[in-house]
Amino acid sequence: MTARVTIRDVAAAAEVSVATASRAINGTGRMADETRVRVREAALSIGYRPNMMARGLVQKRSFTIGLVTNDTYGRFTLPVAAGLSQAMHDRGVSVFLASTQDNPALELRTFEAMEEKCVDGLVVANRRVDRGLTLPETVKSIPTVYVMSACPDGAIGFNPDDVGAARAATEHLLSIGRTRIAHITGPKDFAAARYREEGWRAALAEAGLSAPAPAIYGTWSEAHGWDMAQQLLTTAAPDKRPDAVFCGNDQIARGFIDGATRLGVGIPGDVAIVGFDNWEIFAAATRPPLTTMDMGLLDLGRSAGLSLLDIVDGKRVEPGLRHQPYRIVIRGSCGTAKTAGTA
Amino acid sequence: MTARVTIRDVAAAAEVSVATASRAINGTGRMADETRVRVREAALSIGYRPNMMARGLVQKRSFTIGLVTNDTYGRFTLPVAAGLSQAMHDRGVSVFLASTQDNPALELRTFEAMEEKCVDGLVVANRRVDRGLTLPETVKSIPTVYVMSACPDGAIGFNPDDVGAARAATEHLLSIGRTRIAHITGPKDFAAARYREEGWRAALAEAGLSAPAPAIYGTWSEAHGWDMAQQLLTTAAPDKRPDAVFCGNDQIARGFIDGATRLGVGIPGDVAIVGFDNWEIFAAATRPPLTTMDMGLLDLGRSAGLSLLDIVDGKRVEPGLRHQPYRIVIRGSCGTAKTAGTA
DNA sequence: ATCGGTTGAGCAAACGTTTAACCAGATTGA
DNA sequence: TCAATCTGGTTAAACGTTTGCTCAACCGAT
Repeated sequence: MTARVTIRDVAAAAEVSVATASRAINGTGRMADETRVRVREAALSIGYRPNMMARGLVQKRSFTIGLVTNDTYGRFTLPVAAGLSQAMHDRGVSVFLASTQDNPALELRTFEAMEEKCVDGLVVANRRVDRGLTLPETVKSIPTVYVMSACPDGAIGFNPDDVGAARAATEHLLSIGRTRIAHITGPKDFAAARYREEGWRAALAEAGLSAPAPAIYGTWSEAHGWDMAQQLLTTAAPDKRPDAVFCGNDQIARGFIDGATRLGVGIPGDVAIVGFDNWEIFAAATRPPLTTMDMGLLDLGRSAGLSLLDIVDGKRVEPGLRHQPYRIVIRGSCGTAKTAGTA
Repeated sequence: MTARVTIRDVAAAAEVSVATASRAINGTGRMADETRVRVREAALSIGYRPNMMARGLVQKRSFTIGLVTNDTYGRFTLPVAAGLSQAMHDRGVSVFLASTQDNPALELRTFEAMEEKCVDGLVVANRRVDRGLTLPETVKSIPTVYVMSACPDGAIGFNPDDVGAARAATEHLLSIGRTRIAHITGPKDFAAARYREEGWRAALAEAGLSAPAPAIYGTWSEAHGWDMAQQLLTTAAPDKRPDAVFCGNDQIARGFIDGATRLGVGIPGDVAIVGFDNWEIFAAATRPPLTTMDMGLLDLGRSAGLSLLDIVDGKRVEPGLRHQPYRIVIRGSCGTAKTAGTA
């Protein structure tokens, strides 16, 4: 544990004052080129690394942001975090990770800790667009953006484009000639589920079709998909059965495919399937592989981070909710083998 | 963006010197009880929150650690990160998250950034126990622990107990009367796969049995499990076929179960299955639900963090590799409905 | 010769804490 | 009674930076 090398050491090695050393390293101030390179070489050769705490103290910037989520590092926060920390790293900013685990006391303490650590900004992420964490009054002054979360009035938020993606999914099914397109999805109290239904209906209406049946709400599980396969594919008269299903997530899609396969129904021959989420491990393992909607969560995290930095830098950022462009990922469950398109 | 309230403000409000204010708040030094409460109440009422950067500067502690991983926030790092940050939060320590994405340049820059941010310690996490990140010479002085990673000589590491868990899995199958226990697992160049084979062999040997066939290496995928179901359950003479399979991970197990079911083989009636990883979303969705080994990754992260703090505090911590206790999670794929046991 | 401007660099004051050293007054022990 | 000890606090230095201000030296133009 040898003593840390400070800017004093650099100054001594280069035979200049600390002020000059600081300016040389940061590229600020006026100074002879010769001096600048001499200082920089000295710094390099003695392995100088600036102490961000000291710098932060005087600059009132910590080059640090906090990601606080109440998704216990789940499937959604994950790609968001990856995109965020990637973009931040490129800008020399580090990311604190904190999960509040839906515990209000923990939540409060987390925000306080972030304030104490002097984060420059906060990304608040959730797993549902219709719920949100509320910042305690005391930390209201920290620049904040919201991701996959309810977005308070006047705040800045980044959410997936559920409506658009659902519409595109349905349009894809229409484009391959399907006309009786059912929709199986999660619980109705999820806004995401309602938005996806909206997109599905809009696409059908635009095509002059009506929904073959109301959207089928349930749980976000394979079991739900499986059960609905039994129901949709056995009860109605064969020519009334759907020839395509847009599923609210990939698990439901997988359950449906497994159930349909068990019943001897051909996928995509008899019924074409589009999923939602592009959860690779699921989508790639179904038989056939699942065509599904990718919500661009990685880019969502990235954009949120970049906007946050803009705010921190004092640039004006328009308040309001942004919707992330989605992407359809074509695999085998709709029969076509086109490559991916973008919205 | 109103000016931050500092300890000076607290001191002024309580009519004491900043030194006394500091001591009152931190509970150090001698002082009249009356004074202490007066200061604390003042701090509370004006919403004082200490500036950790300033504190860190003088104490040479940042109350911050770094988690650097080359698993892009995958399935393994995830629970480790959760356990770690949970334990750290309880101790008032924040966690920087950084992924190096198997990019050496990024890796170097990440370690440098950690040093600049003055982290008190580093948790280096990987997704394979046989590979590791190597710290650049320059940051060698930061206390470090390794998780799910190769562990350099003299360092401190925390890995799952692959051998023990595999043995326990096999013993469970033996305990329910199975004798022809096959093992389907991932690529042989994964140390984890080799350790699990070792545990499987050890359990069989202890029971006086021999393996019905060599361990079947392949990929960590459902497809591999599916394919091996076709192979194991159709080729050999029926009474030579396995009556149980210990799978190297839950995906393989799921693929096997699906494949076996397709062939009309009963699970667990004809063949009992134990998986590995306890990846809930998979294990709970198979039919029947999967009995599997939980490697205790959450606790792994927690223990690693606590040990790291011990080192930071100057306590002596024995170098070497620790193995995390595992846990068998009983679901339906072995037929019994006992509750979980611990090793 | 003197003056205004530029160039290159140093001095010292911050930033918000902690903490070693010090000190006045009260209490104690012999 | 007097020195020693304890009590409850204060003063000031330090941590490693950045940065506003000052200043000497030099230059070309009056």
